[in-house]
Formats: sequence, C-alpha cells, structure tokens
Amino acid sequence: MARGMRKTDDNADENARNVGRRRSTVRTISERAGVSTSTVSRALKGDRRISAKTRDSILAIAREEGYAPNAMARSLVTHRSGVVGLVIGEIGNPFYPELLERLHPRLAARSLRAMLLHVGSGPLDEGAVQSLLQYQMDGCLIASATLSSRIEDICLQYRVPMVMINRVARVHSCAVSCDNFAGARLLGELLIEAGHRRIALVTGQSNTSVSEDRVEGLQAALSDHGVSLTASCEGHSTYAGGFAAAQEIVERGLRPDAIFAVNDIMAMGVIDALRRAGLRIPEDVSVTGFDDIQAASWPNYDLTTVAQPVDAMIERTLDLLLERIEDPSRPGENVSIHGELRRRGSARLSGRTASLS
Amino acid sequence: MARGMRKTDDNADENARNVGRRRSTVRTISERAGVSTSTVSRALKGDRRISAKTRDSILAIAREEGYAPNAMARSLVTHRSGVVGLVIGEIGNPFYPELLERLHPRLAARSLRAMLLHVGSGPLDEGAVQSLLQYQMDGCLIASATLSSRIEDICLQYRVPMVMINRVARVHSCAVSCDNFAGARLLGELLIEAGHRRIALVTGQSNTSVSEDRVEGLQAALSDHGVSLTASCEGHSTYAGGFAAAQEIVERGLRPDAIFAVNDIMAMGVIDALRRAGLRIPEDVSVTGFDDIQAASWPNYDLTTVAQPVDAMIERTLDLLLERIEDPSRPGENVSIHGELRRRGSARLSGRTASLS
DNA sequence: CTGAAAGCGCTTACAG
DNA sequence: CTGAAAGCGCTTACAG
Repeated sequence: MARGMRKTDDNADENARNVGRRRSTVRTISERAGVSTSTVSRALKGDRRISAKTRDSILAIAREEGYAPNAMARSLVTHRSGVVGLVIGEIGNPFYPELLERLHPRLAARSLRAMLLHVGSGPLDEGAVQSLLQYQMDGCLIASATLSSRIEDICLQYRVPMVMINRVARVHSCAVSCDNFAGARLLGELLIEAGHRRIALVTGQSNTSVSEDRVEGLQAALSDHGVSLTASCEGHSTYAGGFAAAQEIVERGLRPDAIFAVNDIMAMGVIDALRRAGLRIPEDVSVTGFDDIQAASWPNYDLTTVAQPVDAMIERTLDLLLERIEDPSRPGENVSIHGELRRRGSARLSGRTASLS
Repeated sequence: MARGMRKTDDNADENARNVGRRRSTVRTISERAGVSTSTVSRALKGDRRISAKTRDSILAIAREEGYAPNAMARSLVTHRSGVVGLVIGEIGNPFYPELLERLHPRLAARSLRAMLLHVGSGPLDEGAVQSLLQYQMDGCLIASATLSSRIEDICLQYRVPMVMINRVARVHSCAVSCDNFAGARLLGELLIEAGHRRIALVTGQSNTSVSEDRVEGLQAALSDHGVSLTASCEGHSTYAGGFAAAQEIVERGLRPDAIFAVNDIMAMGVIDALRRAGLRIPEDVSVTGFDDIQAASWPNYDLTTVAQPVDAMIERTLDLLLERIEDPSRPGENVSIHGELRRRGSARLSGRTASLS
C-alpha cells in the first residue's frame, strides 16, 4: 500500500516552461545569435578571440535556454571524456564509504566525474572492464586493499592512467596510502613503553600491502624491544573476523594484555568479543585499531587508532592521476603519507610525545 | 617513505601486444574484413540480415582486436547513453553503502552504468545537475531519505526519468520504499503485547517520509491499545543523534520500558547510551530499530528490527526506471514493499506469530 | 574577429 | 545480404 503522494508541485510553472522542448545545441544558439556554430563553441569556452559583444549575447542566450554542452559529442573530438572509473572494494568497511564521500567533491573540483566500475569485495566482472573502455574513461581510481590486479592489467594494456588508493603499487602503477608501517610501529612502541608485554595481533587480509605493512610496523617495534608476539590471528578485515579472532584468543587462554588490530572495524569486533568474555577495556586488555573511521570515536569503542590522512591522500591521488592523463608516459609512483595518532580510551599508551613525521 | 614496488609484472608479454596501438574502431575492422562499416556495425549487434560467414569473420576480428564500441559515438546517434545518475544521501548510515553494493550489479544486469551525481547528505551542487544534462543520462536514481526536491525538479523539467528509493514521492515522480508504516506498527503492537507501556520514540529527520511513516505506524499501534507515547526525541538519523536522544531520555528521568528508534543506526546509539547509564538491554529497556543493516546482527547490538526488502526494492526501482526510459509519459508511481521482522535479543516481544503481509 | 569545412566513431534509413 | 550517404553535436585547424 503506497501511502499517497505528498505536497503539491511548487514548481509546476517553472517546469512547464521547458517541458517537451528539445534540448538546445550549439546550432540552436548559433541560429538565435546569428553567428556560426564555431563562434558559439568558442564563446562558450571563453576563447579570447571572440568579441565581448558577441560573447555576451551568446552567453545570454545559452543561459536562457538552459544550454548544457553534450559531453558525448565533445569527447568524441577532444579525446577526453572527463570521466574516471571508480572501483570501491570492501564497502562493508566504513572506511570506504567515508572515503567516497570525501573523494567525490574533490573529483568534481577537478572537473572529473566518477563512473562506478565495481563495488564490493567480490571479483570484478568483465562488464566493468568493458565499460571502462566503451566510455573512454580518462583514468581509473581503485579504492580497495584487495582488488586490483585484473583491472590494473587492463589499464596498463589500454594505457588508461590508474591510481590506487590505500594500497602499495606493483611495478608501473601509482598508489597512495597512509604510512602504515610508521603508524603501526608507533602504536607498537607506545604499547610497549606503557608496559604491555603480551601483545596479540589480528591481521587483515593476507596479501594486502596495507595489512602487511601494518604487521611489519608492529613487528619492528616489538623486535626493537625484544618482545615477541603472543598470538597472531587472521581477522579478514571485517567486524565478524575481528570478533571471532578475539574469541579464539580468549578461548585459547592466551591472556594478552594488548590486542593490536590491523584496522578499526576489526578492533570493534575485538572489543565486543572481549567484553562479552567479561574483560574490561583497557584495564584488562588494551585494544588499538587503524584508520580512524567515524565509529572509532563512538563512546562505546573510544578507540585508540591512527587516523589515515584521507584528505591529503585524495589530493595526491588526483594529482598523480591528472598528471598521467596529461602525460601517460610518466613512471609509476608510490606515495605514502603520515597518519596521525588518536589517543582514546581503548588502550593504555605511553604518554611520550610522539610524532609520526 | 614508499615501501617499494612488489611482485613482478606477470603479464608483461600480454600487455606488450596491444600497448600503444590506437584502439580499433568499426573502420579498422571493416578494412580488415573487407566490408563496409555499416556491415560491421550490424554484425556486431547481431542483425539477422548479415550472413553467418561475414558475421563470424567480423566477430573474430573484433575479438582479436579487443574491440570495444565507443559508447560516446553510439549514444550520439541512438540518443541513449546507458548511463544513469546516482545520488546517494546519508552515506554515514550503512544502509546506503549496503544498498549501493547490491544495486550496482543489478544495474549492470540491465546494461546500465552508474555515474555518481552526489554523495553524502550535504546539499546538491549545481555541478551535479550540469553533469546529469551534459552526459545525457538516461535516468536518475535517488537513494536518500532527505535529498531530492532540487534534483527532482531538474529531472521533471528536462524529462529525465527518475526513481527515488527509500522515500515516498510527491506528485509526478516514482519512488520505492519499504512498507514503513506496517513495519513500525507491527513492532509497536508486539512491544505492547509483551507488556511495554512506557514507550519512547527516537525519530529520524523530520520531513522525511521514511521517518514520518514509521512514526505514524508506531502511533497507530499505540492508539489502538490506548497507550500514549512516553517521550519523543529527534535523533537526526545518526548514531550520535540516537546516543544523545537516549541520554536525554535517561537524564529527564523518563524511565521508558522500551525505546523505538526509527532506524538501526540510531538504535545502536541508543543502546550504547543506555548501557553507559547502567541499564540492561532488554531486561531494563527494550530497544528496536528498523532497516536491518549488517551491524544490527553484531552480537553487541543483537538488534530487533524490520529488514527492508532491499533486493525486491532494487528490482522494482529498476523496473520503474526502465519503463519510463522507454516511455517518459508514464505517470508517477509509489511502490511500498513489505519488510520482514527480525526477532533478536534487544527487545522483549510478544511471541504471537506475526506477518507483515 | 569570424566562418566553412572536415572529422571524431558510430547507426540507420534508403537503395540496390 | 550489403553499401553509400547522411547525421548525431561538438571542436579545431585553416582561411580570410
């Protein structure tokens, strides 16, 4: 049962004006202005050669007609579509929707639009690849810790510039990430300095550079202090995986005094599982995450973590992409940007003034 | 410090083959096959008039060249772009990313691609509207409880078919939603039948049909049983809003025996705030949500809720959209689909067999 | 400062 | 069963 239409249409009048009219084109405008379509085209893009008078009259008409240039026609001749393909991986991890929300306006700021190629952690289908090619996308952005090799190959093969975000690139490609190694190492040091000696690790997906680097960062801190890992469990980068990992750690009687989760969403699962087992955070066990997703600051979690420098990562990603759209011969580049420690209540940390830079 | 390139490029050979070659076109293929471009075009789209022999040789060449038709050129003549604009509202509510993940493959299944028009609950900027027009999008999908009037007007004005999901439409437009009224009413009845009499409400954004309908559904159940609301707080459809609302309810000494949150994300905030105040769920207070996002089944929340029939909603949304792309003169339509009760641990509910249909 | 012409890569009547 | 021609809406040398 539909619950009925609401409100009346305030804009009926305004809508009526243009309804049913064919959309205007350079031709429509050129006829009304009494000039050639070349002149219209030039005036519209601010070519300095067009006289102020002609330009103004063309602009006025265009505005009046609600003219929008046909991007398809334009890109046919300019060989630039203004479209970038977007792959978003593990969207169940709030890090990605949060990234998407901030990425989109920054793309727009650089006159780029995003076409969705793939969403979610499932395998890329051939349709994604086809549309990348069919729509003549100028470039491709991969936001995912796991997906990439297939689409990376396609981009290489067809010379579509591509940048990965939240990954480290293999040869040829570009990628931008947080300095995961440094962030994890700092977290590890501060845990140890605060007296933790039985540190358990919950890893993300193996074979992702993000997880690997964070694990290595922690290991570096541990071996610097001659401490060895109490346990290591695979948490698959999901809440459920973190929850299960913590349950296992508890059941096996490992009694860690700290659990280092490779990302926030797993850390949340860890905390919930620990509490369920009657343990207090951080009195009995310290828990740390990584990413600083919004939920990390929910009072229930109050998670100590490293904030990824998302805005800076986005800007650098777009720099790299645009440079390569300009000049596809540029070599691949990996950029890693320092994150920022967020001290919260889920972990007892050394109070030492710590900088990640 | 970038941590270095990894792996070697397994596909160097394959990549080398096509690198640097111009992409092939109908013209490339027609020359190699010794036929006209018309014939190539027809063969490629399976026109029955082309002889099997010609067709096969053309198809073979196309495959060999990795041919992908230029969608820009095609849409210039067909007046169909195969692109729909996508507006995603409150992406901080996991309901939307989860919807997006399921929507995207279903769009692909109908040969449609999604271009992002807007992400997040901020106001739509003019750029979104411009790109809708410039890229000749065939239609537009609005997934948002709040955004819409501006883009709705534009779509009406330029005759771009549009369907809203998770909303009820005003005149002219189409919308698909869960039967929010019936779902909320059922939840209310089961709470009352289980003995709750001091029921507090945490609303979403006012002026959204989703929130209004759920509130009305609850009210209907209450007035049927001569129960009146103990309190009503605005929760802004966010976790933080739900948290604050529950804190206020506790501080004002309202002592509800149940809190009905208009959606899951607010219910999660409510639960965390209640526990913080030392209350047990559901022994002291029952809490219900709506949507059945993934986090609702996390053990920490174990939230009793109504699952939105997301897959059915998506299919109907696409039906409506495609019908109107075919025939824009079709009248607007509101569809509401029954949700499904999820009995979990956060609320004491009457055991009565309840159906939402 | 402006215009005529060609062309981007397709599709589609119209002929044959 | 196949091809020549026109055209979708732009932009851009090339002329003037």
